[in-house]
Amino acid sequence: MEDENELIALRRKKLETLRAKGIDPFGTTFDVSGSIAEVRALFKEAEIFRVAGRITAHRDMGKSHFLDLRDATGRIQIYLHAKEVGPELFDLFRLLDIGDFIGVEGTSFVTKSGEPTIKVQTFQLLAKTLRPLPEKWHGLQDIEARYRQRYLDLLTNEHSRTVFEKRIVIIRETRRFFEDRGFVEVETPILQTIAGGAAAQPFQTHHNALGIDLYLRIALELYLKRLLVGGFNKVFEINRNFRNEGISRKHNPEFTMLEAYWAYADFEKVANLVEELICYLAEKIHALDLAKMEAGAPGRPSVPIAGARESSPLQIAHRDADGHITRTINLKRPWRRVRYRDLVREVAGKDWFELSPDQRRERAMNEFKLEILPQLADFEVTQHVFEKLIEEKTIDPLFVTHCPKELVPLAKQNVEDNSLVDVFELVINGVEIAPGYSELNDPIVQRQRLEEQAGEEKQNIDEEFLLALEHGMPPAGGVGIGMDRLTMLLTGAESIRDVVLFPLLRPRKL
RNA sequence: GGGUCGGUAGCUCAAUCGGUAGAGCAGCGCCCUUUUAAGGCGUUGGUUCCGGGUUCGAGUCCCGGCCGACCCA
Repeated sequence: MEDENELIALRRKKLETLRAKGIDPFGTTFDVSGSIAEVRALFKEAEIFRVAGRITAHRDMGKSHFLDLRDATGRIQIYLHAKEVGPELFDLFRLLDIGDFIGVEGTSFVTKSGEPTIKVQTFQLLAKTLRPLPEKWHGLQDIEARYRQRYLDLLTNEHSRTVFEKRIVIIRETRRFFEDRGFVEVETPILQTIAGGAAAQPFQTHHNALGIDLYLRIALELYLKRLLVGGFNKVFEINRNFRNEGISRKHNPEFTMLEAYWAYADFEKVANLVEELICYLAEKIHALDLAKMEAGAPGRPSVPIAGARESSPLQIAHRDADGHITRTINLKRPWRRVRYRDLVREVAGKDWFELSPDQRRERAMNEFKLEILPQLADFEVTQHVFEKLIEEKTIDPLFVTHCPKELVPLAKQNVEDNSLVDVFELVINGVEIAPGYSELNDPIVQRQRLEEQAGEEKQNIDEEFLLALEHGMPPAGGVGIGMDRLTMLLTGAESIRDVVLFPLLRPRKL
């Protein structure tokens, strides 16, 4: 190390001293009575406990010392007294730093102030740390550092830890929800020769042995539908998609998608299922908040926990940095369902669809002050109005149904008006959370629609998918849910980077 | 890609008009046998993101770059 600061130099020196004493600074296996939360739950006075974790605080009283030991489940206080452990162990103790992992065996007791504590009889060093941890009170605040060194964020910021615990619950409970309803989870290719199922730029790679270019998938859809052809009635997949596009508060190049397909259902049955799923997840998240609050959340209380008791599970409060509620999303069912054109008429004028394309364009630009690029097609002008004047302003759940068919080439056309498709777009909190369709299973129409969409780029049409459809796909309802955005919604996160453990950042020079 | 804002000790943050770079935490030394953001006394620690420029003098002003946040496309 070239320009090592004194804090690191000192820790390295302690490391060498430990080695000289014949102690392995990086430890070995240690049997524990349980995780720290489990030990706290089992806690009774005057019993022997073995507990391991990282030292996160040290209160030095001279001959007696109080330490905080932490793991991801919680915090427990350790008491160490020079006489109790003897001179040899006390010397070893003096070589410890905040951040080190230790394993402790000792007797439980409760202090004057009522804190459950383990009085150390013996302990082992399990891992020495060479760098100091961020400050104990404020934690790691630097946004960039929190993303690049997420481990430090998780270690020091209770709120961040809670968000990721919630993400874990959301993914797990989503699996459970679908499995409980007879859906089976499958895995389909990430490496694809044609990246189909959506309109997005794919990442490109190359397979050396086959000598072919491959793409990382942008959607799950076309393979899951092949499984409907293959006789699966209810399938789902939760996994990563990749889109080689911009990075923003709402976009990470890799993101987690759920797609589910349900034979013999349609978009309305799927809409009911999605309502049920999201309310189910909101209740599980609320239960987690309550459980944390009951357990007396160790460390600083996180903001969402503070408001958990008085809030209903279906009222999702989003807060600013100071903990003030900025808005509340009401998930109470039934959710509003409105046709796309009716919504557009509400905001853009009853006559919107009677205007000429040029008049629509003019109204969008002059009356609504929207930027309309000249190359936008007529339906895209309306879609732009929809996004700016409806989608972005919608907070409570809204199913937008019967969209124009140009927007959704993989959905079934409406029998009464075949310029529309039988679909919904679920919008919550200003973003599109989930599209759902009555799936198009007519191979002839599907070919036409894909050709219209592809334009000149016919090589992008997945012929293998069309071949599968020709063998017969049952009518089905399907849905895709962006799990990252759903997690943002349910945790109150304002950025996708706050719900993705390791968001993509430009590499820095170390 | 464009605009706005930001980058100061390991961490959290100060630094007035351009005038000796500071504090708290952490660390180090000493005191204290129930502390809990422990306390008390003392103390170490800086490529002010990088490179130029203006100036007697730059953390501060100007230009270029790097990284990030937000907004727009």
